[in-house]
Amino acid sequence: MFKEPLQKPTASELEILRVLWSRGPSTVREVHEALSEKKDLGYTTVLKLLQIMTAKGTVRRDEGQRAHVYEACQPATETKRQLVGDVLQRVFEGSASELMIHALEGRRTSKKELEELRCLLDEYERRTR
Amino acid sequence: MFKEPLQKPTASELEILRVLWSRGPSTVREVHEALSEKKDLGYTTVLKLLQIMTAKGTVRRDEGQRAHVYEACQPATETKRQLVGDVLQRVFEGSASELMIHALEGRRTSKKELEELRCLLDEYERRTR
DNA sequence: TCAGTACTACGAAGATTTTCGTTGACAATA
DNA sequence: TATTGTCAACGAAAATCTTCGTAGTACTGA
Repeated sequence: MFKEPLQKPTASELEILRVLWSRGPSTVREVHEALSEKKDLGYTTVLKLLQIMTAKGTVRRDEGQRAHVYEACQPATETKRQLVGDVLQRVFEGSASELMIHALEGRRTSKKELEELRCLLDEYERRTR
Repeated sequence: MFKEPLQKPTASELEILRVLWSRGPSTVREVHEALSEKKDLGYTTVLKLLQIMTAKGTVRRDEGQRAHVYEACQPATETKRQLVGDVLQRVFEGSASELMIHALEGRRTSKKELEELRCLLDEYERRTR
């Protein structure tokens, strides 16, 4: 019997994960400070969230120091894949093209980004041939 | 003062919207039957959801007949754009390429779909030049 | 040693979402 | 007309998610 890490993070959990992804292993204080830049959250709110995420197996923590150090269990890529996969299914019935259309429509996309997207396709095609 | 239609649908609301998008204007019974194929939901659950969505302005209804007929207020495209835009921001900091990478990674993408994606980019580029 | 500070643990209130049961209106029909 | 079936309205339980207050513990410097 083992914990499945297959549930998608909630909105707040994702915000925390993003901090952990960019900062690497961090204490509650550090996460709280990072989040404070954007929104106004209490310290214990962040702490509680991290405790919940620990229970869920979303993050693990090192209790070696007094201030525990938290770290995401899954690599960012894995979780992002899961999140986009979820939308892909729930909204676009699995069609990547449909997803792309709506992603592009909603915004102005730079020449550079289009370039990048083309490269991606080439890359992907090369890799899976 | 007016109702903003700018809040994103919840998971269940989306399921209902999908039915309305594919069937067009429908009664509660029809929506319920469509959803029953996939999951087991009570009739009144669907009714309640539709009532809530009416209150939110997500759907409107024609009360002309005894069985009210519901219809999405926003075109599917608009809502999908909004949903993907949300993920784009919350998960990928607005980078369409990042989104694409993870969308492709999570699955096997057919030759045909890659083709389609390329067309999309051409299309988009042509249109915004 | 004592006061102050930095932390964790716990519980719980609030908000939001999801799901139904019940009731009463209305209609079709036996 | 009495019975049965269809439907909307309403309220409310249950499940999640979000947010914090309070309490207690450990460390730190005067």
